[in-house]
Amino acid sequence: MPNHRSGAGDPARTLRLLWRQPDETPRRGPRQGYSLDDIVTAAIELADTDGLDAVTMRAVAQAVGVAPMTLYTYVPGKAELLDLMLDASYARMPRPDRSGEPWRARVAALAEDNRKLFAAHPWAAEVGTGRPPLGPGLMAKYEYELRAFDGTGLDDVQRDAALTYVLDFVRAAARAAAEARLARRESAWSDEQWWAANAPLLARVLDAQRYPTAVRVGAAAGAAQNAAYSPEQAYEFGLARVLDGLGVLVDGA
Amino acid sequence: MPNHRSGAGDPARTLRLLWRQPDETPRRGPRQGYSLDDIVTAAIELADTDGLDAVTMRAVAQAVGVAPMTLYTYVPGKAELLDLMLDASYARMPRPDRSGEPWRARVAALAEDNRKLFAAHPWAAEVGTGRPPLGPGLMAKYEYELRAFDGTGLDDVQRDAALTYVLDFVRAAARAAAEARLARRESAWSDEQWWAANAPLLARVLDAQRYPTAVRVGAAAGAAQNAAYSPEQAYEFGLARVLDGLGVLVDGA
DNA sequence: CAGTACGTTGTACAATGTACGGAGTAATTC
DNA sequence: GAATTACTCCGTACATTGTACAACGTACTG
Repeated sequence: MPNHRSGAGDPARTLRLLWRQPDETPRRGPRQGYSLDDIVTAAIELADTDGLDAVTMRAVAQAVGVAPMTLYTYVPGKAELLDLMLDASYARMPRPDRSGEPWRARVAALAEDNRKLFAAHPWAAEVGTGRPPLGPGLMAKYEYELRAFDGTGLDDVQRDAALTYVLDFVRAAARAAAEARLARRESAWSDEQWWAANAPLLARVLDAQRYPTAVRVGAAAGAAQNAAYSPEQAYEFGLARVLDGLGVLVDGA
Repeated sequence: MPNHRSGAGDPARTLRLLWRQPDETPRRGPRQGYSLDDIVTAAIELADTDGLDAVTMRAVAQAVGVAPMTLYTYVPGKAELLDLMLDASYARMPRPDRSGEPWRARVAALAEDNRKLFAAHPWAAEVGTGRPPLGPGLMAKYEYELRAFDGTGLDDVQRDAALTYVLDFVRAAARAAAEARLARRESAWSDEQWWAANAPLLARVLDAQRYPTAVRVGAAAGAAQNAAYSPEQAYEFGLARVLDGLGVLVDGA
């Protein structure tokens, strides 16, 4: 399991699972003791509480209450399970009617909805979606989010590109936040310990002659963020820029 | 090795390695047969040609010509090796003088430089940098790239945020491109096969009554990109938006 | 009742990072 | 010079992962 990706395996089988289309041939043998949703729900709970790395086939199986290999009668493999987890999370997102608001507010809300998704399910930002799971959750999400650009005058191609742009931004911000969190948790060195251990060498090596701008700006940014990097502030700054950039496209330069 | 991250281990030791500061106590025993740069270079070559997943300690050791465990006398662990690879790649980036050009051209060039970095070293976009490798390469890069915002009137905090914004965008685009490439390579299903296998079910399930906008926009976008997703076009669209968004900040609304 | 396809599971394997300890070597110390 | 020490190099071993395979039991079909 080199990386966490999605969309391997027989695509038709995956699609049938996503849309919960059972095989039409009558099933012989014993009934399955659990449902696909049981598996997916257990996996999502595991990922929410302990992170994506905790989602091993053995752990999911134990959470459900079956032997590891039993999972393979519900799901072709781990990649498909990730697809199903992602699509289920998409399906559960709230989709209030915002047709009365101006487009800028709608797009900001779109970003916020996705930020909340990644806040509730940090693992969702990590799953690579080279080929996204074309399930009912993603379709409902796509349909809903495209509407945020109603009334902007963008054509269909621009509309898709604009949505992709916003979503990619939020996802990148969520990834950065997750990485920062992970670094803190896993390293066994707190930020203070880290700086205390590094300060002597850094002081010797980062002379302001050689890196004048970097030292000055880095100090100012570090002071403003109370850390070397603040995911929240990066998100806020970035979102304002994203909206401004789309504004130029929409309102004309 | 759950994920590819960087910055674990004793930070002071890592920093000494990054800046090539040898232990000051005189070394006893046999001299090392290779240099740290030999290890790092071999690892980078491996990653460039076969991807980050091919960078196993065993494979790097074989490329260098030593036993796997020998690497641990050069490097504390794999995480530190990734840090060193990343910093070395940063150090090798070109940094031409662009002080004569307007800021927009300089920022566009900055993005392009990073796009080329990720084109040459796709693995660099995958390495998580929760705590970035504070080595000479990153410092030189940071110093140089901050200069792209000279003359914009941004204060130091804004300048750092703007640079982070641009770099995160390029990195996200590179990741998306890498994911798309990986999906194609690993899945053993070509895009045509994938669509052929999925088309029947998709046609049944994606009715235009339920997903009117999605079906229409998806079709238009797919036709315009000759695929469900085009990393290049997403990059071009996004970069224009990034520059416009920064333009609003710089020139005032 | 016989046959067949399916659910469940124990065992097993390959790949990974790296801990551990042994063997050899060179600098330091007596 | 001899003993000690610290270091390089490396063979072995272990835990963890996804999942292939085959055995065994079960419920539906004929």
